[in-house]
Amino acid sequence: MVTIDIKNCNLTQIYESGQCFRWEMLAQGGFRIPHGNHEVQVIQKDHTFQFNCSQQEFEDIWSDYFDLSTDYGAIIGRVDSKDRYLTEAVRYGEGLRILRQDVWEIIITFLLSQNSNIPRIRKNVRDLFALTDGRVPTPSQLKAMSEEDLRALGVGYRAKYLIGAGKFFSDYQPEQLYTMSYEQAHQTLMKCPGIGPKVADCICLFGLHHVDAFPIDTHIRQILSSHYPKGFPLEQYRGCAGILQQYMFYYDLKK
DNA sequence: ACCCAGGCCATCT
DNA sequence: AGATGGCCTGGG
Repeated sequence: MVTIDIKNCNLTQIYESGQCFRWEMLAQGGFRIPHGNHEVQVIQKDHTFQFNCSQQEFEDIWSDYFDLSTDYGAIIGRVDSKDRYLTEAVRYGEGLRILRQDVWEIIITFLLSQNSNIPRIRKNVRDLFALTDGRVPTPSQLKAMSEEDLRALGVGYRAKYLIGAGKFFSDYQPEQLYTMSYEQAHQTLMKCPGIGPKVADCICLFGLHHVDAFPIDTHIRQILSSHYPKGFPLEQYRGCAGILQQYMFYYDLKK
């Protein structure tokens, strides 16, 4: 068991924020948190967290997963106080963090996310992973699945994208993406069936931690048109724009 | 009933 | 290059 204080970390906010779809809320407000084929249970009381794992595992895996080396308070502090909307958004979601998730897991889950909603994505991911005994299906396992079997899970037309991604990443190791720049990774991801500009940006932000990736979905598009008609000031927020996007997305989602 | 949800792709002009 | 419609499914 590891007990630790963490600032700017609210498990419920992260759970709701639509960046991870395999977390499960437990009784007493704890969470079961899968990451690749690892898993931990965490309980939060204010700023104090209990991880039911060894100190060694915490340092090897979970400290990095929760991006504990990044000061989110400093990012919030960068927000222009004259920007009322953004100031309110970061205040509202002050417990959000961008998790450092496994890129292949993120590819699968964000392929399923398109034209969908959070409860349905969770169900699709759970049902898909159940086919491989709760583990993350490997590219070759996905490649070998039939479109019919996948459609039976209710993933609809995304079934062929999953198979296509399995094929694509059987030849092309997902881990290679970690060595690339944001632009390179985005360009490469777009070559995979079912990955367009928006999903590629989500994978860059949530799977590769390229914090300048700025995914524009229907919510963000709406926010930009009403609050930033001239576009979001990406240059001003270089190095954290994607993180600010997450605060705006969450604020809009909960309103 | 109808529309939309964290879009992508094929098929046009 | 840019615009349009189709696509699976579930919930409001």
